[in-house]
Amino acid sequence: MCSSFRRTARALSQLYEDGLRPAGLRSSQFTILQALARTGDVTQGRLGEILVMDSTTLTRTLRIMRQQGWVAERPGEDRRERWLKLSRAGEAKLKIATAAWEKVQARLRGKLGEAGWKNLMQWTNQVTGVATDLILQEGGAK
Amino acid sequence: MCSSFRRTARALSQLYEDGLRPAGLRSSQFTILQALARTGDVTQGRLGEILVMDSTTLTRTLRIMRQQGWVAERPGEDRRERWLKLSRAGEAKLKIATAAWEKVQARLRGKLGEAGWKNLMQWTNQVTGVATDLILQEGGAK
DNA sequence: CCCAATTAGATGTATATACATCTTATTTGT
DNA sequence: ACAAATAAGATGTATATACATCTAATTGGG
Repeated sequence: MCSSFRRTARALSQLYEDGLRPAGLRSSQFTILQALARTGDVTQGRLGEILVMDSTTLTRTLRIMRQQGWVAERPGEDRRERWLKLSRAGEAKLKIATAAWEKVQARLRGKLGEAGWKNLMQWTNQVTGVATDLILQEGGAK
Repeated sequence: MCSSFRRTARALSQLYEDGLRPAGLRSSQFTILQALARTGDVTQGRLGEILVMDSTTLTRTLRIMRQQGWVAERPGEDRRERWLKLSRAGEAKLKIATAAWEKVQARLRGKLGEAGWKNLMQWTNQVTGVATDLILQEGGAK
């Protein structure tokens, strides 16, 4: 299952990144912009939870995105935390990239069908949930 | 869809790699060993196609695996090609790793149910197929 | 037969990704 | 209030991953 998902993720990443390349960002960067647009202000750690991504992985990607000016950071009241949000430039970038992204997505969606699409979204979310539960069980047991 | 699959792939990778860690290999390395066991002799390029992975990505991973002694390489009659197969040590490693891998997999499978499992395998394969088709269309159009 | 086009991988480079470890800040038990 | 435990990120390091470009080998046209 792990291999299958990784393989599919590689295939999809190549497909979507082809569409995103003219916009000048990577799929994970797009995903982060999108997540920030949905959540508004979040801490780095919380964003990592949402994306099921190690928070220290975000350190590197966010550095790039901050340099590009797409993300604004500020320290929290708890001064260990970093609070993140989209900048104006980030919103603009997201808008442009979304157009390209949706174009790819429409083609894929057409081939998979509406029913399949919904089904897949549900399943992937469920697998993510189940997997994270199992990871927590292990970590908690230690 | 791309983000969903990538997120799920991250979750599953963490879960499976937890199980694989004592065996001393990574999930992608396991996947390669498994693929080699199924295919027998293959060229690097063909293996890349099977895994939907750029053949030059395999250059690096295979170098590590060759150093570990898990994979044997030989040049092909066409001297540009590299032919790959499992070494004895690779087979042994695969056997050990498979035990750990299956243990994780059984837990996951239990949570997803047999029907869900089969469904998922089918869907991921279909998405991979559709995505690669779309990628080829683009590449061919250029 | 020879040259142009193509193909298989290797290499350079950039990003993605996680874990171990470290630092700093907060929380908790007494 | 204070020391110990915990938590949030930063940093070091290793692997994964793709693309552009390069080299060497093969193939196809004439």
